[in-house]
Amino acid sequence: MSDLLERLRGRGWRMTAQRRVVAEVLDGEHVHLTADEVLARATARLPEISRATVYNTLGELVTLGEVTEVTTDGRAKRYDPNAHRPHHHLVCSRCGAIRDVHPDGDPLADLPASERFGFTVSGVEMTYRGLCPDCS
Amino acid sequence: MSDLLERLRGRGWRMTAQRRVVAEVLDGEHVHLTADEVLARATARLPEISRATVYNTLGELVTLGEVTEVTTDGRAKRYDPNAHRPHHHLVCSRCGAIRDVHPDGDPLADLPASERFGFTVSGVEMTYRGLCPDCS
DNA sequence: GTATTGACTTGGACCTGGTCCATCGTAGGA
DNA sequence: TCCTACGATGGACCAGGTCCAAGTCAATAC
Repeated sequence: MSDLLERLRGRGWRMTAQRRVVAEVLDGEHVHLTADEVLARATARLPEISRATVYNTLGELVTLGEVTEVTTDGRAKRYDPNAHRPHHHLVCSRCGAIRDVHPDGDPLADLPASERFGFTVSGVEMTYRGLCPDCS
Repeated sequence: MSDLLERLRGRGWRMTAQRRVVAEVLDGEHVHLTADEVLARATARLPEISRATVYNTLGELVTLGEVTEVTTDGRAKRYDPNAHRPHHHLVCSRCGAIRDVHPDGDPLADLPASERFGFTVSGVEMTYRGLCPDCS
């Protein structure tokens, strides 16, 4: 994720300890943390970081397209740093575990014009539901 | 939706004025109301109905499989009475308008075993995003 | 190296959506 | 018509998130 820090700097982002820590916490594959989890992990590294800053920073990362928001349960939003590789999600209905998945085909092409109702369709999110190995 | 009332009675549901009003408010196609909107419309017909009752009743309808919960924006859940005809949703990114849509193909079949990570996959939700005619 | 300044951070108040619970009311069976 | 268990009520409470005035500091200019 150090290339993320580079990209952000290149965009004129003012680099602060808080922002660096939030970006570092989001590093990795299959990371889908809630804002509170990000706060907890960030606090472990930088105890005086505030909740508002975590929310601000996450919001900026989303606006910049570096991170996507995922809502799988109507409760806390989750933040997915894997924004440059399009993918969908597979969620365990029991324990909430989340995996990134890459289905075959192009779901956008599967929506015929007659089902678009004049909308300009730009994207699609798919959430597969099921039971993970531990829960089934 | 009077057949809904019949089905509920058949399942031993105790019929009260409040439950009847909530069920009636959810009648129709392309209805995607938030709990607060349901409460507002129910209050118009039955002024003394309480918020807790609306939440309770919506929860029961969901449990019974008569209504599905839809979360399109991480804010308020929406309640979709069109639960017996499987479908997905098309959402305007600007104004939040929602349409039911029926894409071609079978998205479940598009998730190969190698992308299932041992999950027992049982369903999928698709949310198409775009701009509605009024907003584009 | 220092001064400057506007962007960033802070903590606490506040908001929205939702849940819980003790108490009261009533649908529907006997 | 009476009884009673199930349902309704409203107000407290909770989680997740946003807002704001005041203080802090990264980056630029010198």
